[in-house]
Amino acid sequence: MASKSSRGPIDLPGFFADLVRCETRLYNALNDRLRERHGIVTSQFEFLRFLRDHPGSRVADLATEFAIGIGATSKGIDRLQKQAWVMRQTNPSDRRSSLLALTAGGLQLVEAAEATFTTTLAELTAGVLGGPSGPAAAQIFSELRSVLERDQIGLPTG
Amino acid sequence: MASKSSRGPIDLPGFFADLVRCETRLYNALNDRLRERHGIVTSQFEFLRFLRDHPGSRVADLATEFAIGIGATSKGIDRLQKQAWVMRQTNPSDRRSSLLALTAGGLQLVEAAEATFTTTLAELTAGVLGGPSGPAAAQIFSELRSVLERDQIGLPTG
DNA sequence: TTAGAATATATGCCATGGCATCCAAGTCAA
DNA sequence: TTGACTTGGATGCCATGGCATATATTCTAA
Repeated sequence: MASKSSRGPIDLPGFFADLVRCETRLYNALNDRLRERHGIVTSQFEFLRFLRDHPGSRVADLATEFAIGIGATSKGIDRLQKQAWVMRQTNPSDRRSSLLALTAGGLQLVEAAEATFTTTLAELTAGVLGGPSGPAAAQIFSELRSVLERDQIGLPTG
Repeated sequence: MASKSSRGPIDLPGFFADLVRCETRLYNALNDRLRERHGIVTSQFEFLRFLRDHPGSRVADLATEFAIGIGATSKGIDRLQKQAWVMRQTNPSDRRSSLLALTAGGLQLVEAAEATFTTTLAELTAGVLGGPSGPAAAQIFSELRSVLERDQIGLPTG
């Protein structure tokens, strides 16, 4: 479990293992709740939330945000569109791409799902992340994310 | 990017987003390196490392450790066995299960891959995680992992 | 203007994981 | 012992993502 309250440099592989294990379990648990209550999974909630907060985004913008492939993003939007939660509108200034936006139903869904998401996450983590070191950890991941995005680390090909 | 150096309670959804984005990009980047240098991906490295450190584990033990399904684990072991990196030995005390262990080739591979893994991770994160808040973050995820495992949060069905 | 390069994304094939199901083996009562 | 139940894991079907490719636009330079 890579605990050891060491001084000195971090055990990076151990930290990474803990991180991935936490992320996997939280993601699974959030999937269960969101599926049960709203019929979507976490990745779909994240797409919908991003489109709510960035209307008019293109497929490539989502792909960059989530560090997944363009093809996968296109297919993900297909599925949301099939449920009438998202609309593709031809981009008037570049007809190769579409501008994406939520429908009224999509907006309603994301608002409801966000409540579930936030509540569930708080239930699962508040005991630990609510502690005194929480803000430091949040700050670290915010910085790490900025660095990884700046250097374009870990972007898939397609 | 959910930065905001706030006092007060954490913005949990923002923190979670940063976390997942970091994990995705690090995992992708590690995949690239490990594939290029050793012909495996990160999930396979993690299987091999776990078996090196826990020889005699069963399929179910791996599934629990990684919070993935039994079926997926079984198939993952199939693939490693096909490459002659892992052996299944019938469990003498319960013939429904097998005891898993690395072959000599598997051990050699995991040692080499571990060097790549550790180095790459350090390259990608040391600037941020090497800072003063690094140990606090490591401690938090170690604790969170313990809690999630204790409460069996986010274990898939199969 | 127009041929060639570049760009945005849609689509097809393959690999992998979840979940349901199946089978072998172990456990427990009666 | 034996029949019901449980457990470990292998397998099949489906959904999703990566990567390669195809197609439609747009851009660029002669």
